[in-house]
Amino acid sequence: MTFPYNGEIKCEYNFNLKETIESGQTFLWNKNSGTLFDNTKNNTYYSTDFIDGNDIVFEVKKDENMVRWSSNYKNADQIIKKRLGLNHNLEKIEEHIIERDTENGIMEEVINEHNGLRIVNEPLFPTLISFICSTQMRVERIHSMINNIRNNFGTEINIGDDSYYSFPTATQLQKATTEQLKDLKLGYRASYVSKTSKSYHDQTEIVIPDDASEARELMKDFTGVGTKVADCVLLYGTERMDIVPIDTWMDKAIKEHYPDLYSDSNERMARDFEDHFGEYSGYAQAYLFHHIRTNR
DNA sequence: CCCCAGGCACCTC
DNA sequence: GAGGTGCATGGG
Repeated sequence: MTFPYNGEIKCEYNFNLKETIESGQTFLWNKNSGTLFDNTKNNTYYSTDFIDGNDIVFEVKKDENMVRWSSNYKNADQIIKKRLGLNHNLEKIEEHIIERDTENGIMEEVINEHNGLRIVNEPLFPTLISFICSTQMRVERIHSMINNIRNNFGTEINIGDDSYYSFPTATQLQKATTEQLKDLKLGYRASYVSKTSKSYHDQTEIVIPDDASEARELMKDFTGVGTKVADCVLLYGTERMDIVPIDTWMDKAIKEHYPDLYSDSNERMARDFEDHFGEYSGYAQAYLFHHIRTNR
């Protein structure tokens, strides 16, 4: 325990830390596996954030119905609660989704199957860059691209003998050249990340409109952001729960389980799914996505 | 060798 | 606005 601050967060309802972090919603956490001689870090996850001009780092572990945390930031519990969806009233959300399910729908089944999976609320810029990198790429590999960016352009944070790297701010990342980013195995996404970092840095303040379609248009102004990436950034990076990103997995899932909502147009399918499940449709998407991705 | 991965930019029409 | 292509990289 080399972190100066520790604490615990009581989970008011179901919470599955592993599925929340590892289900492809976020690529901003890393897992500690522990060693034969030091098992204290086994199954802990850590991430970083940029709060009031400071780089902070925190480590979390699930223990019974508690989340235990350690950090170099005193009020890390508030950040962790927000980022892992622990502020959400999941019981109410589940009821809401099941009530609205179709006759042959599988919402109750997939909610039970992935009990405690929550929608994350990650910081905007890292989420934007993560999902620009996510196109035509397997979930597992997106993680390594993000860690490459972190380790090469982030700030080193030293806690005792351990060192962590923060995800770079737009100001830090806009200094990276396309060639440098290509060396991090970003492929054709390197130029998108470069352009978006520069334009994000150039904006003094980013205000996300409440209206979903206006918010989408704002996100799509960034290079490398189309319909699907915009929807992911809004759902996982702006504290919304009413957005439904459609990718190849969701396409498959809706075709199979919600044929009445199916369309050849992803744009139309997303809006129809959102209209059907309402204000928590992003959650309906999360359970369905995870179900179809893990059952193959 | 081929195909595909949480798609997008760019180009035609 | 609908419909095609090229795109980096690694794994099956």
